[in-house]
Amino acid sequence: MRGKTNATTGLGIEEQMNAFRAKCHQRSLKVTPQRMAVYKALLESTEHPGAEAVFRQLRETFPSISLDTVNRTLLTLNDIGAAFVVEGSGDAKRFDANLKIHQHFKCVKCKRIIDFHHEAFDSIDIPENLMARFAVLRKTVYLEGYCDLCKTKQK
Amino acid sequence: MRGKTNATTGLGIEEQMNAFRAKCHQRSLKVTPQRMAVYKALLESTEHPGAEAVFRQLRETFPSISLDTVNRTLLTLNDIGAAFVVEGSGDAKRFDANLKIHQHFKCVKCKRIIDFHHEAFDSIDIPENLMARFAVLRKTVYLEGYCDLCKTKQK
DNA sequence: CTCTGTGCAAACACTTTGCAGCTAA
DNA sequence: TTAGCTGCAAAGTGTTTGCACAGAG
Repeated sequence: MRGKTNATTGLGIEEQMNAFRAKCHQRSLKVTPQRMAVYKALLESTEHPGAEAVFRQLRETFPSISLDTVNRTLLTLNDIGAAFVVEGSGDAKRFDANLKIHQHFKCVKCKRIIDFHHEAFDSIDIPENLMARFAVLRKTVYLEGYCDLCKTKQK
Repeated sequence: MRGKTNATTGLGIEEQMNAFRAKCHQRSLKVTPQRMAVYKALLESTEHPGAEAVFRQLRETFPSISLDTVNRTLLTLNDIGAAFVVEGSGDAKRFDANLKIHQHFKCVKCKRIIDFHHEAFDSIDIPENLMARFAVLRKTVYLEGYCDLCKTKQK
């Protein structure tokens, strides 16, 4: 357990920052103080923060940063695969009156949500330590990708 | 296969409407034409529509209905358990820089998202017919409920 | 008759876009 | 030097709230 080790990857923050720097160079994205600060803040957080939260936190040590930059940077991180948008968050509310157990596949391109049903997914077991800790109301298997209509012409 | 049978429940639309009417009475919610129309529209849709979409569709046969009513009604449906908000959608975008495989539990009350990791969930198999039809980029098990802090004082 | 539900308008929260000046490479 | 980045301001999208009237019970 040498230095600051991140439970999520086993890598220290420094190593992750370096990897990120490399990734930026690769894609010819500039290594700006703002970009580094946003990434670092996200790495250090375990709360799955939104733009606003990252902004507020960052502002303390980097008063000149703007919310727009944070927003844009987070989207960039998502684009290059250095982070991702937590499933389902972000778009408008959508509703479902189908109360039977089923699962959802969401197309990242056209945003369609397609129901499917796979018996094996109905019966997945929630581990005991979670059952003890939380009151679980719903469990779903959630898939994302390109749907049949979008997958040919991807991106 | 008598009459209009809904693939999701095996019940006809009429029966579901009746069940809904009963549920309204139970909770002393008024059975208004708008409320019935919204519920029916949602029942008949397989697209997991948002408020806007339900509104547009409804407007054709019910020109005086307002978007606010649709919005409020959909939330009511969610409250009484006649429908639900598709997982996670609706709030602001949230980000995660943890690239290791893991799963999320979201507290419906305080909105915290808590990472957990359960080996069995990493290896769930996507059925072949889905693999053939879609290009799956991400698969997750997503849990919702009350977290340890909220579950005591629920509601 | 009463009290909830509806429609309208305004307020909000979050995100996106256009642009001029700044800065990493 | 120059392409990409940042900060600001404005516009856009989706949701929520307050209020007066209408209509279900």
